[in-house]
Amino acid sequence: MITVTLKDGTKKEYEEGITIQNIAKSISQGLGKSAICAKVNGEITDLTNTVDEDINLEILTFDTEYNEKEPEDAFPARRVFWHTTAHILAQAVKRLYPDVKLTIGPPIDKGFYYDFEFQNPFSADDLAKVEKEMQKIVKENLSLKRFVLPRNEAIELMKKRGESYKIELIDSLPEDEELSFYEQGEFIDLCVGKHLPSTGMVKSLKLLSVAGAYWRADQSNTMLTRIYGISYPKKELLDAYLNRLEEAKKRDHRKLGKELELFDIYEEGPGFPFFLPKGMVIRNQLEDFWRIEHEKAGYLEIRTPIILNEELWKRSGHYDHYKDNMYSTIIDEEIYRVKPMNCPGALLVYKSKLHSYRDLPKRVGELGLVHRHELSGALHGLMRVRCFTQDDAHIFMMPEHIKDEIKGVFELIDKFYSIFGFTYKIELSTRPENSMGSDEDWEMATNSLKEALFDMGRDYKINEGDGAFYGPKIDFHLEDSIGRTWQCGTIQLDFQMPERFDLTYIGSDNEKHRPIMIHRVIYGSVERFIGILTEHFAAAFPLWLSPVQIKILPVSHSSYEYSKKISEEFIKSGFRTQIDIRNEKIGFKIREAQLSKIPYMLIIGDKEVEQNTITVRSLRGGDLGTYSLYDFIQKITKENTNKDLTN
RNA sequence: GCUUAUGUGGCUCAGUGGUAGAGCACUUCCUUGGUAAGGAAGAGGUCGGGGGUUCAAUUCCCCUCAUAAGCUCCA
Repeated sequence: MITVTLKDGTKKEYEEGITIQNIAKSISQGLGKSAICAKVNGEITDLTNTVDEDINLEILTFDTEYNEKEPEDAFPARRVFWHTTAHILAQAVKRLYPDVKLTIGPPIDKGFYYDFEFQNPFSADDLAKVEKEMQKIVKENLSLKRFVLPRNEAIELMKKRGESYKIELIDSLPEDEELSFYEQGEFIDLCVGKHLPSTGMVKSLKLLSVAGAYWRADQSNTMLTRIYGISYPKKELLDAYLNRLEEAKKRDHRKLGKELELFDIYEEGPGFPFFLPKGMVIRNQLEDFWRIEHEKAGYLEIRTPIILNEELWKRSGHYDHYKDNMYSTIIDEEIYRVKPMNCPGALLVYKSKLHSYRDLPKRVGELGLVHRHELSGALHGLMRVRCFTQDDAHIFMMPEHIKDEIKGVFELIDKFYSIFGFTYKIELSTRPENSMGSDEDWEMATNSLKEALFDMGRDYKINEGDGAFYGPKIDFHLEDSIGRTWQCGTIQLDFQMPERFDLTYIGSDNEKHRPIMIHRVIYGSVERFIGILTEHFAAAFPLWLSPVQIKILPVSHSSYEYSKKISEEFIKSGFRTQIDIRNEKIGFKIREAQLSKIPYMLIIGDKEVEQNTITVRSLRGGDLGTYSLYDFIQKITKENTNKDLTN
């Protein structure tokens, strides 16, 4: 007999050799039925595994949640569920197109994909056919069996099946790695697992899209066909998911930006957004706020030119490392480059005079317009454009300033992001392949960032090889409406540029020393930040950002005069106010104001004229009742200046 | 840039090998109406661009541009 200790501490005895599935069934009918996999002594395990010794056991269902650091481990059972669905997908594809080659098919954050090499093009219309075949496989309720082969037999098996990519995978695995396979019906796949005991558990599935993906994520390799899908143990869950996806799409900043006339991108300028009057209000508010907060934090502001001589870009290293992304022009027969970054300009400013150690750290900000030639396929609304404004700043300092300055930037980031209720993820990006400087410099810089993160007790993920060419960086990532993350803020530590530009300061020893530099942005790109904001608020911006804050809606002709008077009062008090004197019914005017996401509507009819009051309707709260003009101005002035989001 | 889609009046979309339709928006008129669409009439498009097939192309084919999802790359 063996003893099984459950998560709640209870112990049970079983015969040796019992499967975990059977244990699950014996524990509770309901739990046993929805069991997907298990944690045996903390390790994810297939339910088909047998138990021969005493264990700690936790049965995992689709909804078992872990709050682990890596989001991909939050729902371990889902990943097992989706992984098996990926195998079902591969099996269906193999049945319909036998000469297709398998590559890899993992679960992802939401669902799964499988990459295939098709001999003939696979079109989106074929998805329905594959989906049908998958449903057949589910109905067949094939059981999944795991088996292990020695290396030579594994290669032999894959050779026989013509799976050349799998052989490549086996070859790349370390010698001592166990080669496990999962088998369901006629389908066999090289796979570490884990998997469901049978295909019948995948009650409801949907293939979502077809896309290309490079083999091993390398642009020089074959482009494979990637099929994305999602699956659930219940149809209602799938429907709910698809519903949520639809809802999220309604918050797409590209759609809202156009509908609400905030910004637009035309065919004549791919990646070059136009800001419309209402979008400009938001921009200006963000920039005003930025200036006020940065002045408080001891920053100076400069503005440097957009076009500068190519010689400068050669000196900074941008020419060598970033040439393909830079636009250029010719002035008086010399090549000039459009700036992709603001730092060289800031360096020239620093160099224009001598600096004493007493003046450091020196924080110099710039709302700098940069242009970068991004690949056409990478463009994405305001999130990824070819011309954008970075809320940049460069901090020139001595080594002993590093920690405090990083901390200071963190404080600013926290202040800015918390106002909008953003939660962010931190990544530390390390040295990329194509970079400049010595290993020692990079190590020192990377360690400084790590230490700062450690001191502040921040969790972060390491993003290998994703740093800037001149230094490592801490990135702050924000989510869009459908959960894609975009890098916004960043803090980069740079030992290279000061060297390249021979920056100096005079130390207390009266000698010249080399300063260290931080490049940092808070919004990241004002454009991208507005994109994120738009999706976050579904364009119902907080009062201080709203393009139109108050819309006055006269009920009829008889209240026009009074409405105009009220309107002037609000404008005088500094509120962005509009009046709707169209010959329309009040219901219609309310509907339009509501759809334009205007925070406050003032309904003005005979009653208000008579009593010298206003009736207020808020976007979210509906009818707020009657106010005196004075009281209401007091109320919203407070809301406006506190940047209060609670309303 | 690559893979797969898409591209019809300002917007959202229908449609067809014989030179186009709806709703909203727009203009004019009627309606003066109290918390999410009052009514009527009218104007507006050489169907992304170029080429080809055809007696005839918005519809079929090729090229190109833009957009979307994903890959690669990045703020």
